[in-house]
Amino acid sequence: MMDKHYDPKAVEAKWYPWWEQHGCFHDEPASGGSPYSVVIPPPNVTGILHMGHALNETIQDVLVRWHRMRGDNTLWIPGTDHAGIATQNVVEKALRKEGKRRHDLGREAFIDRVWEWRRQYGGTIVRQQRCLGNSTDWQRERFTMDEGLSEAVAKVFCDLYDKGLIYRGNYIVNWCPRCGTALADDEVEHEPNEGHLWYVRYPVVGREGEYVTVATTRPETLPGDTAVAVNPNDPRYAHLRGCKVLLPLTGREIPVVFDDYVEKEFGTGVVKITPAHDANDFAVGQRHGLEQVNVMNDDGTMNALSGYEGMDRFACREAIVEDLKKGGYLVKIEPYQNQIGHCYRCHTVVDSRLSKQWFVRMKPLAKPAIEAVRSGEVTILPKRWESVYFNWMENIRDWCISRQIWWGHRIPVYTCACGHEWASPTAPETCPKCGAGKESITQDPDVLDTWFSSWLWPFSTLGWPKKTADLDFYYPTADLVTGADILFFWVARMMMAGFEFMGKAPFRNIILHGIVRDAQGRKMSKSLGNSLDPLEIISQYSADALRFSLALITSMETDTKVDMSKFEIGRNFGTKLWNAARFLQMNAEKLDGFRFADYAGDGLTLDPALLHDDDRHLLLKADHVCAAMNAALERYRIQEGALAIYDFAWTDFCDWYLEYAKADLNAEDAARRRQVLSLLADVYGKILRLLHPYMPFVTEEIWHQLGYCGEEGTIMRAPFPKGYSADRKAAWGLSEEVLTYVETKRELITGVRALRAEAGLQPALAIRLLVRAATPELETKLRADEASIKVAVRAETIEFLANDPETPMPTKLLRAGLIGIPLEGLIDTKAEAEKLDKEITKLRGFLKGIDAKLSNEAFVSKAPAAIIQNQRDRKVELEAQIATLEARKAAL
RNA sequence: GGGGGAUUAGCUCAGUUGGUUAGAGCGUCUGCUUGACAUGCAGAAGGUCACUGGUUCGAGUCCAGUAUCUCCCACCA
Repeated sequence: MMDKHYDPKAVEAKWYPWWEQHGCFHDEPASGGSPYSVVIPPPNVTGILHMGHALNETIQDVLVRWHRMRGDNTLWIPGTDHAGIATQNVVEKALRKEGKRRHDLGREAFIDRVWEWRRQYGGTIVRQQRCLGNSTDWQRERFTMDEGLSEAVAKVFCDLYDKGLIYRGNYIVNWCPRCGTALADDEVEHEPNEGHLWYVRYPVVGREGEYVTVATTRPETLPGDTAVAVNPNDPRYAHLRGCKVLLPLTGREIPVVFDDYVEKEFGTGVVKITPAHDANDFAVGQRHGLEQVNVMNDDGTMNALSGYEGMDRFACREAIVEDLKKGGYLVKIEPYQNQIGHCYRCHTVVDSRLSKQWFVRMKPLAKPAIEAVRSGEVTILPKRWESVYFNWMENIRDWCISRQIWWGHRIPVYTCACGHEWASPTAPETCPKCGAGKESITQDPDVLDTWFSSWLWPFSTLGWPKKTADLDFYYPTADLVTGADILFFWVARMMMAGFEFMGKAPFRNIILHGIVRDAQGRKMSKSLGNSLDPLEIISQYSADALRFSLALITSMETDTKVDMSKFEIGRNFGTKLWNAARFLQMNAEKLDGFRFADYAGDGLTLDPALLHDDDRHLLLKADHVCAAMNAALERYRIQEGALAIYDFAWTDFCDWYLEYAKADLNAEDAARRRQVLSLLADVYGKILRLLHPYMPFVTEEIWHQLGYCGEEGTIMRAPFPKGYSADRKAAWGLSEEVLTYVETKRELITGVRALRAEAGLQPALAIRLLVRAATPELETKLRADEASIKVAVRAETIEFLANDPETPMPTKLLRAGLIGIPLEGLIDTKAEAEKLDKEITKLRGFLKGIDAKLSNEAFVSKAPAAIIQNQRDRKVELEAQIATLEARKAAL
């Protein structure tokens, strides 16, 4: 017998290892079925599970489990990303506790240390992912620094290098002084900053008493100025052509240059030009052949050229402002809001600085990736992201891929003492040009951006550059599910890599979902302390609850706001299912030889002679929900699917049908009993299978507990329900009329219950129910259903009357007709009359609206016939209802 | 500066190609320890679908504008 209470902790701890050990997550190219493959967005190896993962992986697992149950040959590849800067930061932090820095260890020892860290702690997130229930194929788990993936990285680099798509150059890059490395443009986060504009006078050389005033937000870069610039069409400064100005504090003379880049309206119309510390200034410098003076060190302190050597850049800013003031150069200070860039890893303010780095030429790579989305070969959902994608791709800039850190794929470029430089996937023994040996060859010290390995993920994980059976069978992958926040970092680059190296798009569909926010709609972050921990939710509510609740509240179009109480939805639903299962089990035990295993597939047989309309209604709704789930998932409408099964299982199955079935399950008629139970077993089995992608644990547990499968079976590989065949639906008499009738009947039951509640009748009190059915046909049907109605509304008798009841009593007008409950003694005629008046007024309002439409010639001539007929029918119905109510009122 | 999104019940959100009386969960109120389930059951209250205009026989749904809130991109020092 099933336990009274469901214990998700024990159940989840049991099934996950069982699935893994039984190879339930594993298919082979030869396993049969058409391929359905997905790669997980690899979390950082330093990461811990957060709500973003929970949402992202729930969506994927729903899709993956659904496809697997549909018989597809399914592969979901898990793995982690070596996360260069993040991981190096973690290990450096640990080292600092020992009072050491990475340079104290040296490169090799440090890298060993990182690997050691990875062995010890790098498994955290993949262990946590298992708690979610992800059906990822752990036999194929990958890490971006694995041998195979590293080989892919080296090959890709060399190919691009040899094609001339990788180049090295001196450009302005984003420099994080804390991490000591260059960052790509999209690794910089811009945030509004309450800063200042300092207005500084630069004396014009050779014109005593004449100045130009520049406005700057970064006075500390002043020692690096090599010009001031004005707009060529600015009459205020036209006379300065050919002039020089004196750079304050330094005594250096720098030219005035004329460049369109300068906005006349901004500040004073004069800009200081610091080509080594600003991208725009760099460009201006290029155009005018200006000197580039870098005034800072790698760690954000000032260097010897600045004249403030060793001073921190922000301290230097103050010092320079102070010195400018003293020297009489400072004109004024204005508060000024601008955007300043921060390192996405450590949030340090980044410096723009001149630096020699490796870049990938992106324009040629972008072309096929743009074309594929434009042609529909690859679709992006929601569709609106397409324009964002195009916009970025069409204005793509070269990708700075070198990082001045140690943890990562070392750049495979070698230089010989002879001056020859080349790229090689393996460490060369000799120089291909002069033949010199290893001792003359040096490798580039930098490593590659982490994304330079993750952009290969969809095929490197399948074995590329080796030609493997996996690669052949599972590439291209089917769906890529990720947050829109890494559309550029990752998705767009994977598209480019897919075309460049595989000649094919890496996936057919890109599914972008929103991010998880807190109850106030704020991003979850460590600093705000508003993060919810998925593991805490799992421990409190279960993984199924986490998954189902997320699925139910997440729309693909928008971000998702969550708080702990949201997970009660999933927990309660799990409990509901559990209790329904207990009910079925209790009843099955009373029937000899009843086996749920007979209902694990689509083999239900029924004797139509024993079927009731409520049975047919349930079967119809079950059929609908099967179709709805498949349709929803085909369109990636995860939420819609969750809602459909939730509503069906709870409302149709439990609230209505189980209650209805109780009478028959306790009745004498053994054949009927058996049929009702088989129907319940069939539909409940469908519910479990439909729900399994969302709630894998509880569905598997019940599947076994009820005995839908043997000990070695699993719901994971049970067929996903498609609904009943047309033949059977016809044989069982499933029709829209049945649907309408049962709904009418239910409205009647609800109506009676409402009447009872309004009249304040004790629940235990059995009533006399009067029904004047809307049509004779309906009356016949209701008479046949009398027993079940009596139970549902606790009526002792039901009297079907041809005429309106004359006695004053609470009544209600429904689709089914007029109902009333005669009460001994008191009836508040005044309240009853008011209720009737209110109802009549409401109906007249509707009638007026319909009359207006029907007398509108435009409506009658232009609206479709069905709509018009509908309105006519409705009018007749309304008129009859109003007449009935008025008769009631008169009788009071 | 450019682009996107949101605005529907007290709260969080559904609402497919325009078509009867706009739905759900939570919360609120009322009554129920009824033989699966109080993590529950039955019932109720609660909405001028942000605003203005337009298209249409008909608009929560399509179009334009306004307001508020958001996100992304961007080199005005």
